Amino acid sequence: MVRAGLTAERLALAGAELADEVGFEQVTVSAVARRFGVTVASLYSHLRNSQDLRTRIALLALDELATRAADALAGRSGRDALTALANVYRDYAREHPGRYAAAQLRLDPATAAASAGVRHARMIRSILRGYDLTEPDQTHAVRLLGSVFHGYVSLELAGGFDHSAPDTQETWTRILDALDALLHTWPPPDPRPAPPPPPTPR
Amino acid sequence: MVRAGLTAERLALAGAELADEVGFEQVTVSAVARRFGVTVASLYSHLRNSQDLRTRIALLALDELATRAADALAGRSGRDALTALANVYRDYAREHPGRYAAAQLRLDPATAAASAGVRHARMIRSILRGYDLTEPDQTHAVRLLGSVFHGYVSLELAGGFDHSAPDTQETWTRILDALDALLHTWPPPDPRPAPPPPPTPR
DNA sequence: CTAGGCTGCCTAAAACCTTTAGGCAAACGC
DNA sequence: GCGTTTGCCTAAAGGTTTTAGGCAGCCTAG
Repeated sequence: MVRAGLTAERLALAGAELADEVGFEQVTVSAVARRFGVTVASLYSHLRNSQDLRTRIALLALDELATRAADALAGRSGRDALTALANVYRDYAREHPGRYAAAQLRLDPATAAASAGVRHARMIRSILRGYDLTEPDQTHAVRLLGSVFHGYVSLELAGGFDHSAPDTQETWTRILDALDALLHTWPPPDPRPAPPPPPTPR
Repeated sequence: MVRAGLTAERLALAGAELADEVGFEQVTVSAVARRFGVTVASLYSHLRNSQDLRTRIALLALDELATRAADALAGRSGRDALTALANVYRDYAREHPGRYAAAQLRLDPATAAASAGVRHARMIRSILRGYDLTEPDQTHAVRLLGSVFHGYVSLELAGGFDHSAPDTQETWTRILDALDALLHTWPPPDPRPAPPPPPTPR
């Protein structure tokens, strides 16, 4: 009986490949076992359960993405850094849609805190050093950038922009132009009376 | 034998409630059957399969969301319309996280075209009538607004903003301020040489 | 170099979800 | 009232998840 040499890391990597091929939703402990030519039960020596597998794939994706982002940011600042980072996210999602989906998995707080997610937040913040923002505006801007990057990439990947006319590449470029301009002239709070608070769910 | 009075619509509604309670991922044909006190097989007279159930929940959510959005937009324009629409998305996601997640389900093109998704696109575009944008900038702006709304709401819901300091309500308001300002002064294309095209996946 | 133990993958089995096929009884139309 | 349609049922097969227990390959010690 030849041993397959399974490890949690190898399983996560195989799961990531599978996710890119058939979608993160379809990644299952059984499917990964099949890919290794091994019975399902064998995987449970390496994984606590199927959520554990999904979590490991998510962590792998977050880490890969952070590494690419760090590489892209090296030596750049201001608008160059902004577009470089934005393109890392977009390109990664196009090359590895399954892994990108995995990176959106909701992690429990402890796992999230130990993940590469915090590196992502720091990198977005580092971009803002090229603009003249102080706290708390810097945090607002970090959240805006995160929202635009994630929102755009998700919608584009989901085919949300397929119907209408202009090329998505053109839109992407113009959005980055707009963000750059916005960060240069970050507006002060609007002086009008605060709107009534939103209906908070009970 | 008392009939339960199942219809596809009722099943979708029950599925939506279930999604809000336990998460869209956990919504299963079996769970919905259980909720009606009925055997699983009975549901297959009303649903083609489990994907059909999920799709119906997604369509229900998209429709509810579009109705709320239309109500909120009535009689408003410019910045008021912008914040009203944005708050509809955010509030809906907070009140109905499961349905909001369902609304992100990837639909096949035909279903998507017949869904309330197109109403959403039209409403975002209607907001831009309050600003001075012409095509193709209007489409770019529609995509930016969609990205920010969806991206922010997703990240907030996923707990992505839980760690850092400023209140998310404050950030949300300031982001809407910033978008309003940006739409008033939508920048022309950056004249610098176009970046090399992104590595397109083969 | 061989004996022991550890580890890795196995078989077996229970629980649950999905989906199809076929049956019986309630509801509806005439 | 009678027949047809329809709605929910039982039965069953196939897939995924997870646990328990076993056997053999590999590593280490003597």
